[in-house]
Amino acid sequence: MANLLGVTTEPESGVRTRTRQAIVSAAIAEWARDFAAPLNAIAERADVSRSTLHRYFVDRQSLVDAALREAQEVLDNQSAAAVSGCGSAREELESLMRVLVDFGDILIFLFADPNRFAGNAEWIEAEDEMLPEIIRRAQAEGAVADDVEPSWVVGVYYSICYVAASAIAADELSRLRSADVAVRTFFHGVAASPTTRPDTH
Amino acid sequence: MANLLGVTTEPESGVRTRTRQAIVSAAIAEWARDFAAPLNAIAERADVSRSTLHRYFVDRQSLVDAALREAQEVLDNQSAAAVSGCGSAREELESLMRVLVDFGDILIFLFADPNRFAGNAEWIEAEDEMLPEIIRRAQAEGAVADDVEPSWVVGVYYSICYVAASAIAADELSRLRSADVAVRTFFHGVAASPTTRPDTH
DNA sequence: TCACATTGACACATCGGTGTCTCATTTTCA
DNA sequence: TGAAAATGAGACACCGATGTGTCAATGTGA
Repeated sequence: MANLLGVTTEPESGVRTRTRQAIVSAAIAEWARDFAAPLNAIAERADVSRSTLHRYFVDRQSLVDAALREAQEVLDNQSAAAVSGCGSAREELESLMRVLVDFGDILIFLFADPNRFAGNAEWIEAEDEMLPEIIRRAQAEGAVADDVEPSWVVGVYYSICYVAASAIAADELSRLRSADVAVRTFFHGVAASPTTRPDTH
Repeated sequence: MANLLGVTTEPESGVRTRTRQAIVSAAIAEWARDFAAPLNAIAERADVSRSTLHRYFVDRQSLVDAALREAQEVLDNQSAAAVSGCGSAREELESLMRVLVDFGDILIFLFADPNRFAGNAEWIEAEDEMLPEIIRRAQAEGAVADDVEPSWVVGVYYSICYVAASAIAADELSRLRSADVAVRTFFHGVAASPTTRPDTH
C-alpha cells in the first residue's frame, strides 16, 4: 500500500478495495432500512467479521462518513449523466427523477431523515444546488408553475421519488411503472386529465 | 382510583391523568423528531423525572403503545370530523389533507417510518381503510384519475402531507400556505396550469 | 516454498440506555 | 392541619452496542 517514499497509493482493484467496497455498500443498504442498525448487521450483510469491519473503519462515524461520501458520489455521477444531453429543464427533471427512483436505496439512505447527516462535514448540498437551479429554469420555461415556492417543489420532487422507490422496494409497482407514474404525478398530480395531455412529448 | 368494589375508574381529570397525558404528548413530539430518542429526553420534555415516567409506563414498549394509541385516536377523531359534511370525495380528500397537515407532529410520528410499528398489536389500519375508500369514490367521481393505482395515490397523499408538515416545522411555509399548496400539488402537480383552474369549487 | 497480508474467532473493557428500588420531599385533598 | 398521593433524586444491576486487543488460520504473490 505504500511505496518506497512512503506515499500511499490508491489501487483501483485488490483485496482491500473490494472488501472496503462491500462494507460500504452493505452499510448503505442496511442503513437505508434502519439507520439504527448495529455494525454487526452491516458486517454480516457484507460477509465479513466485525473485526474486519473495524480494521477498515475505526469507528461507526467513519463508516457513516464513507457511506455518505459514496452515496453522494454515485448519485452525483448518475445525476450528471442523466441531465446531460437534455433539451429542456422539463426533460432534465424527468430524466433525473427516473435516475433517483432507480437508485432508491441510496436515495432513501440519503434523504429518509432530514437531519440524519446534519452537521456532517462530508455532507454536500450538491443536489440541493443543482435541483433548485433546474427548477428555476423550468419555471422560466413555463414547465413548472412560477407561483409556487421552489423549496416546496424540491420537497415534493424528492418526496415523490421516495414514494416511488418505496413502492418498488415493497413490490407494489414495477420499476418502469413506478418511474412513469412518479413523473406524471409530479407534473400533473393525481387528478384525472380533463383532456388527453399531449405535453409528455 | 379504585372504588369499594375494586373496579378501577378512569377519571377525565386529576393529577395522574394530566401527568400521563404530558408524557404521552412529549413522547409523540420527541419521537416524531427521532424515534431513537431515549426516555430521558421524553421525561425532560414532559417536565417529569425519569422515575415518574417509569411509574406510569413500566417499560419503553408500553409507552410506545400508549403514544401510538393516542396518536391514532386523535387523528381518527379529527379525520372523521373533517370528512363529515363534505359533499364529494374530492372535498373529503381536501378537508382531510388540511387536517393531516395541521397535525404534522402526529402524522410524522405515525408515518415517518413505514415499519416503525410493524407487528404492533395497537396498530390499526383505520386510516389505511378510510383513505383508499375515499380515493375509490374520488376515482368514480372523476376527481382522481382511474388509470393510477390506488396504493400509489395513498402513498403520494401521505407523502405530500408529510412534506407540508415538514415545511411548517422548518418555518419555510405558513400553515395556511402549506395546506393550500399541498392540496393544489396533490391534484394538479407542480406544472403551470394551462388555463385557470376553476375546479377548486 | 516462504514471507507477508488478510481474515475470523475470541476475550475484554467501556459506554449509554433501561428497568428496579429506596428514601426524602412536595403536593393534593378531605 | 394531617394523611395519602405523587414526585424527584439517586443508587444499582443489566444489557446491547462499541471499540481494542491478541492469536491462530487462511490467502496471496514473489
